[in-house]
Amino acid sequence: MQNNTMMKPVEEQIALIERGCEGLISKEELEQKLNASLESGKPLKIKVGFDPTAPDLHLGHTVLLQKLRQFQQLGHEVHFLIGDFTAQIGDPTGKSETRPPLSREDVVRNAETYKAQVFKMLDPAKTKVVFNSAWLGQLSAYDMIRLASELTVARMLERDDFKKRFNSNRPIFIHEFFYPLFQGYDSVALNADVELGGTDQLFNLLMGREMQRSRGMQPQVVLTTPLLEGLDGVNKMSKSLGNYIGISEPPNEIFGKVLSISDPLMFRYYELLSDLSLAEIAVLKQDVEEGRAHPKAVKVRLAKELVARFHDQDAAEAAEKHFEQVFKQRELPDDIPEKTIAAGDSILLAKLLLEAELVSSASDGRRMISQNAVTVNGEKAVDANAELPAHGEMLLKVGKRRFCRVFFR
RNA sequence: GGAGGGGUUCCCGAGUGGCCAAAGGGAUCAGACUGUAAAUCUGCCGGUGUACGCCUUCGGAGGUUCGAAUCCUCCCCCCUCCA
Repeated sequence: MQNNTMMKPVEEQIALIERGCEGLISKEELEQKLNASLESGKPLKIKVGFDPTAPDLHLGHTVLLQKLRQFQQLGHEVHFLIGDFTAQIGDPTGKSETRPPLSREDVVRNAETYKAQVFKMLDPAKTKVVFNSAWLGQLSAYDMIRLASELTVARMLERDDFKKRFNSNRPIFIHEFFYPLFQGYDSVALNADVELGGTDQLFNLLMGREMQRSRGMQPQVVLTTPLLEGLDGVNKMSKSLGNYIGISEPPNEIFGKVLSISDPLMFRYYELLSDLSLAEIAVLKQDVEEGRAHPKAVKVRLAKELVARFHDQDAAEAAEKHFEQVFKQRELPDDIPEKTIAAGDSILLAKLLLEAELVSSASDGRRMISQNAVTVNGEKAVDANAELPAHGEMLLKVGKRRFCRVFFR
C-alpha cells in the first residue's frame, strides 16, 4: 500500500519504534535494516507470534499490537504468526495447569476469533497471517535432534523463567526446552527482520537471532514491549486475575474501567496505548501536575480514545455521556438489565435481589441491605428482612453500578 | 527404587480430639470521603425466611469416638533429597 516514497526518515521511524519499548537489540542493526528498506523500497518483515489458546484479547495484548500498528504506519509488513503447532502440544509454561491440547478445529476457530480482534487495530492489507505448523509440522525426529543440538542445557537455563524454576527447585520438563527452539526456528522459516514480544519472551526472541545467524542469515532485530499492569496497578493485566479490559467489551465497560485506574497508571497507559505523541503526553502530565488540568478529564480523554479504537467515535461520546449520567449525576443508565419474576403476594427483598442476579446468595443480599447498598425505586432499603409486594415492577440497585428492573408477571 | 515434607474456606497461612464456619494477612464486595483515582476509616467476607438453630466445607473414601480439620486405614496429588 504505502511505498517507499511515503516512508519516513530513519531517525523518525526509530523514535516511534523505541517509544514505550523495554528493550531493543540492537538499535544499530535496526538502523541498518531501515536504511536498506528505505533504499530498496522493500518493507521489513515484522514477526510476532501468538498461541491460539486465549482468543480473548485485552489491553495488555494491545501494547504489542500498538507497536505493530506503528510499524505498519511506517510502511512495514507484519507477519502474524499463529502458533498452532505449539498450541497443539499444550502449553507447559509456569504454574498454570497443563492445558488440554487443542484440536485442529479449536485452533482454527480460535485463530478466526483472533483475527477478528486483531484487525481492530492492525491494517489487514499489511498483515500476513501464518501458521507455524506449516513448517514445524514437517520436521522429522532427525530434524528435531539437529535443532536440539544447537543449544546447551546451560544456555537454556539462562532463560529467566527456567532459571527461576531451576533455582527454586520447581520442575522443568524436557519438552519445554523445545519451545525456544521452535520459536527461533520460526524466525528462520519466515526470514524475519524484526521480532516483537513481551519482555518475558526475550530469551525466545534471542533464539531466533542465533538460529538465523548460524544459518548465515542476517539476525533479526529483537524488540520487547513491557507487560501492562492491570486495573489494580500492580499485577500484570491478565484474564485470570480479572484485572483486565477486554477489547471486545462494550463501550461503557471499557470507559468505566479506564476511569477506575489510578492516576499514575493512567500515564503508563497513555504511553503504551495511546496514539498521542510522547510530547503531547508530557504536556498533559505537566498540566495535571501543575493544576491546569483535572486528572479525571485527562483520564476521560484516554478512555474515549480507547473506546473509539475498539468501537467508534460515536460510541466514545455515548460512553462518556452514560458515565456522567450514571455516576456523576447519579442518574440511571439507559440499558438496565431486566428480569421477569413470577408475581405473588410478597417477596423477601434479599431473595428478590438473588432472583435478579444482583447478589450471589440471599445472605449476600441481606448483607448488602444492612450495609446500605440497596436501593428500591430510588429509596434506600434499611430493613434486611423487608418484604415487598410481588407485583408490578420495580427498580433495584445494589452498590454503585449494579442495576436491575424487575417485572412481576 | 529409597528417605523425607506437604495438601485448610478466592489467595497466603494458623490450627493435633470439643471453646472451629475454622486465628491472622491479602484480595473482592459494601459504606463514608472523592474524580467509580490514590490514601484513610468502617463493615462484610460458606449456605439457610429473619436463626447462642440447622446444613455444607479443611485432597478422596472408609473407620475410631458421645464428638474429628485434628486420631487410625487405604487411596490420589504436589514438593525435596538420594539413585
